[in-house]
Amino acid sequence: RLRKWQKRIKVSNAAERNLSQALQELERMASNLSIPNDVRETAAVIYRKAVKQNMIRGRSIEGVVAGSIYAACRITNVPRTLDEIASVTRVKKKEIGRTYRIMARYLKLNILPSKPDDYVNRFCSKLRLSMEARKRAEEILKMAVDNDLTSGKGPTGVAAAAIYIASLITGERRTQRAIAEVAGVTEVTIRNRYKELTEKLNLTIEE
Amino acid sequence: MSEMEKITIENIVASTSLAEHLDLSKIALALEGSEYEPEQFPGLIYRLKEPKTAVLIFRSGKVNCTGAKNLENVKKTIDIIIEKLKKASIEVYDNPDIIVHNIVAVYDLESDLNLTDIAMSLGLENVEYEPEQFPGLVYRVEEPKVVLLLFGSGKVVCTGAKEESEIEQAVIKVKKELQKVGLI
DNA sequence: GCTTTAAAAAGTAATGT
DNA sequence: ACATTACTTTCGAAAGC
Repeated sequence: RLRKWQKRIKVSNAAERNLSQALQELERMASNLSIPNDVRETAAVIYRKAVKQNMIRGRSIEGVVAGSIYAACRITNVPRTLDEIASVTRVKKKEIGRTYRIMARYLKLNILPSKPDDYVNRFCSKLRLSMEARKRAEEILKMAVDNDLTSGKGPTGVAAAAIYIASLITGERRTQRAIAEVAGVTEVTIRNRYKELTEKLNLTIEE
Repeated sequence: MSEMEKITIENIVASTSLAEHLDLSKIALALEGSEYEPEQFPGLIYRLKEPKTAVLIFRSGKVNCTGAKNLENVKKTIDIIIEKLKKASIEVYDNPDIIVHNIVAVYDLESDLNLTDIAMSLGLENVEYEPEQFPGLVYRVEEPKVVLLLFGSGKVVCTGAKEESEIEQAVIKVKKELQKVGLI
């Protein structure tokens, strides 16, 4: 009987230790990514749900924390890329993506697929582009979605191309290299999306 | 059998048993070009050029065959392995039962798909669509129990089926579900 | 869970000329 | 700027770590 109590206390201690450790990790990663408090709280709620469902078995605390942050960013419609999340952890991007997908299903998070315009504000801020440029980029993206030009394409690549076009239109030109850097895609991808958007939407860079 | 002809089988995974025990080191010498590195993987790897398949042979006598596009080639592959082992004075069974475990096939819905709309219509609980990670939408069908990968082009990959009929059932099923919600 | 095999889909990435 | 190769996802069996 005494043994049983000791065991319960031990398990409880271990669980508490792991939880506080996880929440510290969450704060560290979130700080490095400049993630706002409400999103951190959402991530913490998701992490606790994962713990309650015994989802840490066979997975690392760090991986689940990373997945929770990725999910929280998606839920609040301000997605970070897997590369960004991976940059503040030792967990590989592939593993974070796998963990996130398992959490989304198992915890029934019902998260909608990310869209290109979810990235516009963040990318444009990093590029120090005007509100006018952001507005232009969003207009282009609406046209792209309405014309079914985004199925299967990476949202960040499509967003990057739209921002590139918008920067040309407003005369605040940013190089493909600079945009590729903040969007985490290659210049080749921006060129491919740029070609498709300008051709299929008949966009002209005058005005 | 209406959709069957439009389904292209790309790969079949099957297994059989050729003996109670096999000496893989001996077989490695008998089969030219085979790879056997027990430290890396317990099975011996052997590739055939015709039919173009790959075989994994284990010391338990179990054998896996992958890469065949039809059942005839699976049988042909196993028969070739049996003949080669016999010529090397290695005793093996004659007509072992072959079990198909997985069939991978491609089908074409011949219509562009809006994967985001499909994800919401089929239900986010039943579907996985993460364009940042993979361009295809993953749809786990429960009956028949197979997995479909839907692409924006309308091409569909089916995997997990053990019989060709399951592929046809699954394909007809998604087609009807997509027609019902007007996304095809 | 991982390791190895084969194969398709379409997008993106890394190298090479 | 192109092309080629490679990797992402799904599936299953095998024996062993």
